[in-house]
Amino acid sequence: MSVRLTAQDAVLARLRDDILTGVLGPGDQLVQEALAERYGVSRVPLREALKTLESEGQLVYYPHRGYFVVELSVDDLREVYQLRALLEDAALRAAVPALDDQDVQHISTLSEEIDQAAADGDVIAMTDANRRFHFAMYDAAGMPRLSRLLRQLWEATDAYRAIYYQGEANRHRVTDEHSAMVLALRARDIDRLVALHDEHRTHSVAVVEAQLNPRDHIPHRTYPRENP
Amino acid sequence: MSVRLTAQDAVLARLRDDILTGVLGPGDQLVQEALAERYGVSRVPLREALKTLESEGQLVYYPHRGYFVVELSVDDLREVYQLRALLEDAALRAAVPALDDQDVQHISTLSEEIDQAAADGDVIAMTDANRRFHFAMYDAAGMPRLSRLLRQLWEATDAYRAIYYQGEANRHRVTDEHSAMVLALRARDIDRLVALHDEHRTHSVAVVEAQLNPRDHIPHRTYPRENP
DNA sequence: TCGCTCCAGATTGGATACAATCCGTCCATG
DNA sequence: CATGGACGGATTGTATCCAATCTGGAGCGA
Repeated sequence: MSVRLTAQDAVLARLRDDILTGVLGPGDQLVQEALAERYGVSRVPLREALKTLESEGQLVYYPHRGYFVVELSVDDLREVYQLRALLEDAALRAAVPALDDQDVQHISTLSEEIDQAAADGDVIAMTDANRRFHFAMYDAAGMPRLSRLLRQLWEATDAYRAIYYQGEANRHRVTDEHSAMVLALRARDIDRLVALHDEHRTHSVAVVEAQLNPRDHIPHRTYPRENP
Repeated sequence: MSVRLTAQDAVLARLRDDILTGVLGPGDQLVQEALAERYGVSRVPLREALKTLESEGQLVYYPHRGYFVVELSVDDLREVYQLRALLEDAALRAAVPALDDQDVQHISTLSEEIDQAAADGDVIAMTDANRRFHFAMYDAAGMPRLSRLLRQLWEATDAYRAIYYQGEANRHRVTDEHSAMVLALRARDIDRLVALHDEHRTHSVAVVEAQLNPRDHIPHRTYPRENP
């Protein structure tokens, strides 16, 4: 019975958290020896976790120089959200007809979980609940590959999402927008749901974009050069 | 100057070839010791390459049991092509206005490369040229994330594409369809290009789908069980 | 025959050790 | 003062070794 996680999976989870919370910020080099010690493992499983994050697009890798947390340009960010719009719309339109009342109820419960985490001020829990809320809808489309692509796109901006839930105003708007979406779901109003969802996404990209420019982040070691 | 490839990159390339050519077929377990010896490296860089292929969706991984070449169901295959349709249409529509005459000429040249490889009967070269032809168009959209997602979707079915180019009839149709697409490109007729491209994709999925069912493949060791 | 437990071999997971490469610095040279 | 080249520490890349886990079959009993 494999209740015991492998070291690489444990490390992967911790890396995701550290990127999400900003412990590892955009541009930072991930020095393997230091990280391995920090997580209490050797470099071998760490490197496999890094490789996973690289192919998800959260890290960039330069042979013989190492892994760095990606630095998104404004263009990158807009592209990610443009692709999300395309794919999330498709997912929702496929999902809604497949949802029964119990599914909708479950999604509603997840929405309340977010509010609870928000009240507790637990940013990690909130991000996590938020993701479960949205993916409960996307996954209902019954298209696992689509869900997978959407997870990647979401994770690609994790490094910049940390600050989003700090603001009180943002948290309230999120709550309201989610409630409206649940109502549209109950009514099985696909067009309205998609419209609300698009608006919701647009709000969040605006906030993240504002965070993007005025950064004077000091990298851990060196900025990666262009491909030599 | 890093002309020298790292072992993991070399192994990754060889793994892709072996999957593409069917040396490693759907359902096969990738026994690390054997593969490492085959490629002349140790298991460490091999495992990193395997991890990359796993997160691209070409392999599945069960902790303590190993990596297996994915076995696509008909539903999986249809989903991949449905997603490709969505994303490729978007890519083409963004790309065409950005193409100048020189770009179109380049794409036309790539089309001839495919024909040349087909004449030589070199399946690997043909697949490679075909991919460069299509991605010359997709990449022109100037959306690197989109290109990346499309690469993943293409690679996801590599294990089943090997047989496609064996048939003489398929090869001729591919040539004709590509020529028609180049003509539409020269005329900057976006709608026509997208339509031709959709048709082209539909043909190929039909052929692959036919390959999918009547399989009596003998796996290398054991079929992976469902998630325990 | 069927189902169960336990053991041995096979295979994967991870730690350590060492080799290859990179990068900043110092110094010589023009 | 600028430039280039060589050295050394830091970091990454890979091989080897051992531990942990799984698989399949032998043996046994119902």
